[in-house]
Amino acid sequence: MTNQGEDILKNSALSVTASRKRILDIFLAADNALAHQDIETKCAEQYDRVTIYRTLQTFLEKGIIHNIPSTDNMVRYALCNEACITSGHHHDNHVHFKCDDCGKTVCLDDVNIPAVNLPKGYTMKEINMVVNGICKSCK
Amino acid sequence: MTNQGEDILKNSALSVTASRKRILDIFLAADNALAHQDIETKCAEQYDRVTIYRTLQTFLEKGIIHNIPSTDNMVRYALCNEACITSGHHHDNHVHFKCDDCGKTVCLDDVNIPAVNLPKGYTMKEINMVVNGICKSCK
DNA sequence: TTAAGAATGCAACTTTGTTGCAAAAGTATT
DNA sequence: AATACTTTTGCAACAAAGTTGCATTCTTAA
Ligand SMILES: [Mn+2]
Ligand SMILES: [Mn+2]
Ligand SMILES: [Zn+2]
Ligand SMILES: [Zn+2]
Repeated sequence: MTNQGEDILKNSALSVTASRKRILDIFLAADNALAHQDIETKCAEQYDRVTIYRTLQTFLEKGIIHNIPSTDNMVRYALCNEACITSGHHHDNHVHFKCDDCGKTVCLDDVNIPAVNLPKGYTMKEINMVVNGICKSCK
Repeated sequence: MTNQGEDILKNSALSVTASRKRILDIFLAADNALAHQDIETKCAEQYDRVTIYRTLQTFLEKGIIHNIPSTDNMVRYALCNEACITSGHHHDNHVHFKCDDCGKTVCLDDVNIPAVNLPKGYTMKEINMVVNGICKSCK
């Protein structure tokens, strides 16, 4: 009987602590991307706000989670797939969707970001695509 | 001798005030997208922080500026083209580029966001694409 | 078991964003 | 040009978000 969160931490060469396991479990149980605030709501009585900030930062750097840009000053985070975790850097080239109705942001893992041609002189490192609209639960 | 900012305000049925003209001038003079903070730096001694927040909000609603999502909790704003201003809603379907070196975010007005197919049940309202990398000034 | 290193909690602080309200400025009308 | 009406602004007070240093606690590996 092995714990999925614990495995992820070990594979990323991170020490296994209660707060990290808890935060990973929250992500593993979530069906949508989470803002710092969401996580705080779920475990503020257990763990300090600062710890949550630092944990998210660590997870980002290790390729355990990726962040999703937004115009509402609420960066959201979602678990990466195996490829990011094992390679230690990000391969998240899928589209994200934010529902204007329920407010949830989800990874559309099967929808790849289409290629785009930049003007001469620009070099692409990362690309993000976020679509707003109505999700399938809200339509 | 007519003032460009003043024209924009009148066309948007906004009253012409000193702070609005000043903030529009800042945008008109800028070659990159601006965060609230950038604007505050340029005119905090003249105008109150709250006024800047409210002005940006008003400009957004009127289709004078559009906002650009980010993962750094610094939403940036840029002037819209004529189409948004005259129609009163947004038609900004161009790609944005944020340089990892100089930190500047720019509108790539000539680069259209490519079409993307969403899974069944999702309806698209808006779409945003932000590319990170090295800009032509920094390469 | 222990020693070294890493992570956490706490406090204090800075920055960012919001709200209500009175004063000031802008607009339309006479 | 003066007026009345409406909108915008500045200020104050506040709430929320994010950062930093440091002492304590926890993890890990020897
Ligand atoms: Mn994702
Ligand atoms: Mn733009
Ligand atoms: Zn929804
Ligand atoms: Zn650059």
